[in-house]
Parts: sequence; structure tokens; C-alpha cells
Amino acid sequence: MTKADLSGGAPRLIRHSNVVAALQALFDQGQLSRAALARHLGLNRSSSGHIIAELLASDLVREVPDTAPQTDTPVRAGRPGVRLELQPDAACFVGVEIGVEHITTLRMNLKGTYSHCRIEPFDGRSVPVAIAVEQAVAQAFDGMPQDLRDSVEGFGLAVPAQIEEAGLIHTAPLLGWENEDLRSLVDLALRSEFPVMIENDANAFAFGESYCDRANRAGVTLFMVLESGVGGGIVIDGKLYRGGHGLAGEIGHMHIRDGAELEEVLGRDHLLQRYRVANGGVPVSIRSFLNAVQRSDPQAVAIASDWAQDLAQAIVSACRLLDPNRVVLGGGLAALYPMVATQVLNRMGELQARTFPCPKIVVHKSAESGAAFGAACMLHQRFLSLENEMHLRGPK
Amino acid sequence: MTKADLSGGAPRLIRHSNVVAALQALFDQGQLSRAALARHLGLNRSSSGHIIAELLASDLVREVPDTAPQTDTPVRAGRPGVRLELQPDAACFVGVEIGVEHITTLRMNLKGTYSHCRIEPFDGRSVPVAIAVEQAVAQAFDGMPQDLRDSVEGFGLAVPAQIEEAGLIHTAPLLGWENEDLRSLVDLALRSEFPVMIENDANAFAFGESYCDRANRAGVTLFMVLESGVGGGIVIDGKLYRGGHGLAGEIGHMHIRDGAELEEVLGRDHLLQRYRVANGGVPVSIRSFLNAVQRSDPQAVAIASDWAQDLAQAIVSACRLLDPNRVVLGGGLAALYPMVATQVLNRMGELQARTFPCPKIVVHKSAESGAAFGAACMLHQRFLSLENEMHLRGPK
DNA sequence: TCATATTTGTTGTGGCGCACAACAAATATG
DNA sequence: CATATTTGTTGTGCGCCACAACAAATATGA
Repeated sequence: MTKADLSGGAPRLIRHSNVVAALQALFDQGQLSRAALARHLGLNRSSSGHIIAELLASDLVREVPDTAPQTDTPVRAGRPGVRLELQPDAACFVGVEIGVEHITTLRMNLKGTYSHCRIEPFDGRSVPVAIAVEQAVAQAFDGMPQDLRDSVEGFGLAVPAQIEEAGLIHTAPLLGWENEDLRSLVDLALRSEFPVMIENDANAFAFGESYCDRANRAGVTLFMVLESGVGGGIVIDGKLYRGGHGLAGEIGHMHIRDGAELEEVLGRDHLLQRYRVANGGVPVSIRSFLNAVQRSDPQAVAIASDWAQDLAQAIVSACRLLDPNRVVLGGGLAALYPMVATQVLNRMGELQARTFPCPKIVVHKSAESGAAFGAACMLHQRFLSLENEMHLRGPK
Repeated sequence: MTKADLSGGAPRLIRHSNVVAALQALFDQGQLSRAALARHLGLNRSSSGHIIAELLASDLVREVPDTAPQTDTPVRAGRPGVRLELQPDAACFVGVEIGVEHITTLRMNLKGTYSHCRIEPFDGRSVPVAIAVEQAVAQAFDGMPQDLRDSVEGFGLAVPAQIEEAGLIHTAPLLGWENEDLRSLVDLALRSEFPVMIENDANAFAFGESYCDRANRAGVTLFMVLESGVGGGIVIDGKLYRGGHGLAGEIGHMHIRDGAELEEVLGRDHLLQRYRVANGGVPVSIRSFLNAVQRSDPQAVAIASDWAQDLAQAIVSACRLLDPNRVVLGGGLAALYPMVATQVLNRMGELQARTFPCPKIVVHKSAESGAAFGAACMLHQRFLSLENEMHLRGPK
């Protein structure tokens, strides 16, 4: 559609920009003919053909055999085009999450499908940074065949911590880390030249979900990750919004009512604690609490109702400042939302004097691997962006 | 020799992009030689020379006579360069604010300096939209000489309203407007082909202040306009952030404490109301209140202290979600901040369990004409952007 | 079954914009 | 006054894209 920003540069740069745009279009659309690609990029068919020739030569793109099933058949007259798609094995991206209780690792190929998701128990609080990184890297790369290892083009790491621009950790209260140069540790453990990105886990999660949801990539999306605490991330027009210090979206620490932080009120711990007390001190799981709400257990319903009120206020506050198009609820507690959706919406209406436009609120069926997946997505995107200098010179 | 070549192709676009970059550099730096410009844009001197030749021919840029005073003399060896600068009169941008009590109009030239600022009383609540627009346009253009009128390249209008993408007004409670197609009305009143932009007044204000503060354009800035109400705007990396519905930054309607909106607690009306009651019902001005705080009048100090607490909480809330680099306080009440700055900062420290990084908080000496100025800035920026197709074909 | 229309992919040509190199001009330094 | 340094200009070459022309492959209609 639009040829990306081509400032300052030489004719070479415009090619670079178009190559990247072609790759992105192929990722978004799945399969395209040369002619369709040309229309998509606003280029001439001949130019499109040249770009594809270059990408075929460098093995980033392949032609789909005619035997493959048609995605959709518009049945137009004229010579049918050869469908092209990204070569899945042309690159591999590794996504890792170091959590408080688990280390999650997975691999993603160039088409964006992931595999080899491994979740291993891990005691984040008692392990120093260097060991944690070593363990994570081992978990990600152990048993990976050499040819796949050679095709790795990015390593993404998600951590429950505030991450400075350059990959320095300012503070990670849940892990007990402080002022650690995580970036250097990772570089040391990897000793490779592919790009590395380190990001806050909620931010990575937010980016990952938004990256896959192609339809909703435009606009502003606020993600709330409802687990034992409440994390959050913001994605604006497909780009992760980090704020000035990488803390944007950390809605859990916002103050709701006097003195209370959102996290304390909306998090799993608070909910189960209340339900346990109401139930005479019997420990309960989140699953059983949800079931209780489902079957209209009065005590559970009352707790859920309070939760709905607070959630509404949190979302309304966020709307005033951020004005998102969408709010996506993730994490284990998100399943509670559908049971109290109308309450939340009603309360939101009450809280707004004027009739402000409301964002769509949706629940995402969060995979356990959300943050690791998102970290991999970040490097997938980087690979298909102007930052990747691989596409700068032709394949030779 | 007719050159009907309409779409000269991609090479043409790269030139366009470089022309725009050159204009922006000249605006930012004030004066540059051809060689310095080339370094700035990462271009070869010869290319820079060609671009400048084009801009000289179209009279957007002029050479500075040697007689002019040197800005700074680095005193290097070698042939001195001819300094170039934007031709101030090459374009004129009109900025207008339709407020509740005033209409403000001003003109801005290509170098970004403004003049002819007129503030006329106006009763927004009793005047229908069409009349208001007519009056604003008249105030802006009456007495403008024809040649200047011909050089107008943009018209910016700021209104205390929620503005949809296309210039539709959703609702303007202060003016009593609702669902008005302001864009069409303006087009009708102007009957001209220069670009028109319509924006919320706080947003325009925020953009304007950020546009001039070249040093602080990078990063995230949250503006709070403290007047009778509390408005706000957000600028990210020099771009106005509007959110999904143009409501971003409307921090005044955020809920602080139970039920109370920020606007009701931080606004001028609330402050003066409290001070008046404490003073036995004598009406007071904001000026006298500030003086009372200055001379440590206990009642005024107590009120100011409460104000500081609430401001601190508002800023902390904003930080959790938005994480700005800077908070800029504008409007008539901003003058109160320096008197209670330490209280605000202390309270912010208390409210943050962890040691979060704090944004810089600064007071802007808001010109009365802030929103109109910002509206003009928006069109100034548009003129120097890729959106301006004027620079697409050479001057002929 | 065959002619026509339509779409695709490829090849050759031309134009545009940038980098590079070479040169003249203008200034500081010793 | 000679040398070094920087500036601005001119000519050459290259890369990239648009355009036109063409062959190939398919649907449609008679």
C-alpha cells in the first residue's frame, strides 16, 4: 500500500523498504501471487517480480505447488497466478519467559506458527540472575538440531521486571533482582550474533496477542493480565508502547479507591482470600471459585460483583487517559469477566457523567505461554522490519 | 515541453521525502549551509545542493545575507558556507480557538513565529455553531492583505469538544453543541483549498507547546491544562496522541477518590469556592488566592496543600498507565504548583510502594493563546510533512 | 471445438535521484 | 605566500521503478 518511510537514502534503501513490505504482506495475507503483491504494495508487476525473484533466491519465499488446497477461489478469468508464501523454515525465533515459578520456552518459524513449547518448574526467588539465564538458554536450545540452530534469527526474553531501553533491569521485585545487566548476561550465554530483545512479561504478552490478531492491529489496545497480580501492556497501531521508562500499562499499581492498589483488589490472591474467609477458611482454587459463581453461589456472586465494580472503575480510568479502542483481558482470572460483563458495563455507564465512547472489552483465552510467545513475536516482527539489514543487499 | 508524466514513480517519492526532511531540518536548526544540511540528512553535498536549488526556485528557502549577525562562530578553516533559512513569508498558517468566553485568532509564518493575536469576547453558550464559525473566520481574516491571504497554507481550529477523526464534533458540553459537522461548516466558510484541521483545545495546546520545545520533543509528554476545569493532552515523540476516539489525555474526568472527578477537585472553581467559604463568603480571584498562599495565609495554605495531595495522586495514576517522561502544567492554576512542589513530590513518593522513576514536572507559562497557537502549529507541521503534496513536483 | 477476453509473469527501455569524483572558489594557518 | 581545509558545482554511473510489449494460461461464449 504505502511504501514505507524512505528518507535520507539511496535507491538501495527503497528496494530494502519494498522487500520488507513484500515480506510483511506475505505474512499478513498468507499467500499472494506476484500480481496480487504488486497491487498490495502499489508497485508495478515487473517490480514485484524482481523482488520475488530476489526473495526466492535467498530462500525466504517459496512457490506453493498447485496441488496444495486453495484457500479461497474467487474464480476469475485469466491466467492463474502462482501463489507465493513465506518459507517457514527460513528462520527460527526463540521465545523465553522467565517467570517466578516457571521457565517457558518455545520456537516460532517464519510463518508465525510456534512449536516445542516447554514449561519447566523454576524457583525464581532463590536463583541468581546468571543461573536463571543459563537455565533458560539451555531449556530453549537443548536438543535443537544444528541446522535449526543455524537458522535462529532472534531471541526474545520476557521477564517480570522493569526493563530499561537497552535491556538493563531496573528492578524485578517478584524475582528479587535489582540493577542487573540482563542484556550482557544473555549475550554471554548465547554467544551468537542474532538479535536479542528483552521485555517486560506483560508487555510481551500484549504485543504477542496483538501481533496475531491481524484484524485488530490498528488502533489502541490495552491489555490487562489478571493473575495473582495485575499486569498490563499497551499496543498502539501494532507497535508496543513502552512509555518513558518501559512502565506503560502497569495498571496494577494504579490507585483505585483510597490507598488500595488495583492489583490488591482485582488480583487472584485477594479474590480467593475473600472467598476462603467467606467459606470458613477452607482453601479454594480459582477453578472452584469460578464454578461457584457459575452456579450462583451467593457468597461467590457477591465477591464477583465487587470485582466487577472495581474492574469497571479501572477501565473507566484508563479510558480517560488512554482512550483505547479495545480492552483485552487475559490471564487466569479473565474467565470471570463473561459472568459479570453486564455488571461491568452498567457500572462503567454510571461512572461516566457524559456518554463517552466505550472500548470493546473482550476476553482472550490466554495460553499459558503468552509472554514467551509474545517475546518470539517481537523478534519475528523485527525480522520483517526495516531494522533487519539482511535484506539490504541482494543474495550473493 | 509538457511533462504530463503524472506518476514519475518511486524515485520521485524519495526526492519528496528528502525535500521534506530538508525543510524540517531548516526549521529545527534555523540556519544551515548546503554542506551542513547534507551532513544532517545523510546525503551527498551534490544532492543537497540540488534540493536547495529547487527550494530556492520555489521561494520556500532563502540565502541569508553575509551582513546578518552570526548565530555562533565555530571559526573553522575552509570556505565558509552560505547560510540558508526558511523564507518566513512563503506560507501563513491561521490558528483559531473558539472558547466558551473568547475567540482567539493568530497568524504564524513559515519560520514558526506568530503575530496578530486577537482575543475577542464571545458567548459560546448562546451562539449556534454556524455563527461561531463565521465569526471566527471573520476575526481571523478581516484586514488581512490579499497577498498574505494568498499565502495561507493552513487553517487550524481548536474547540473545547470531542473531535472525531474527520472533524465531526461528537459532543461539546461547554458550548452545548452535539453531533455537528464542524468540518463542513468550516469548509463552507473558508471556501478555500488549503488544509484544515480541527482539534480539541487541550490537545492543540499540548501539541503547540511540545512543537516549540525542540529539545523535549522526543519521549512522552503529558500536558495538564488547569483552568476552571482540567483538560489534558498527550504528545508522543512529537506526535499528538489522540487515542481511539480523540479523548486521550482527558484526565479531568478521571476518578480520584470515591466518586469525585479530578476536575472537580483540582479545578479553579473548586479551589476558589473553598477559599471563599473559608473567608466568610467574600468572592475572591485566583490572583488573590495565590497571593494568600504566598504570604502563608493558613487557610489558603491548607487548601493548596489538599490540592497538592490530589495533584500528586493524579500524576501517579497517570504514570502507572502512561509512564510519561514529562508532565507539563499549563493554564492559570499552574502557577500554584511551584508553591507546593515539594509537597506534591513527597506525596508522590508516598503513593508509590516501589521506587518508580518519576517524570519531570514543569510549569509552562501558558500564553492565553495556547490552543490557537497549537492549532497553527499543527498546520505548520503538516506543511513540512510528507502529507504536503506541494513538494511532489518541481517548481514549474 | 474454437475464438475472444482477461489475467499473469517476463523482458526490454527510459527516467529519475542519488553517490562519487573532480574541480574551482573561499577561507584559516603557518 | 604556500598549504590545508571546507564549500558549492558539474559530469558520470548505477540502481530502482514505471511503462509497454509479449507469451502463457485460463474462463467465457458461440
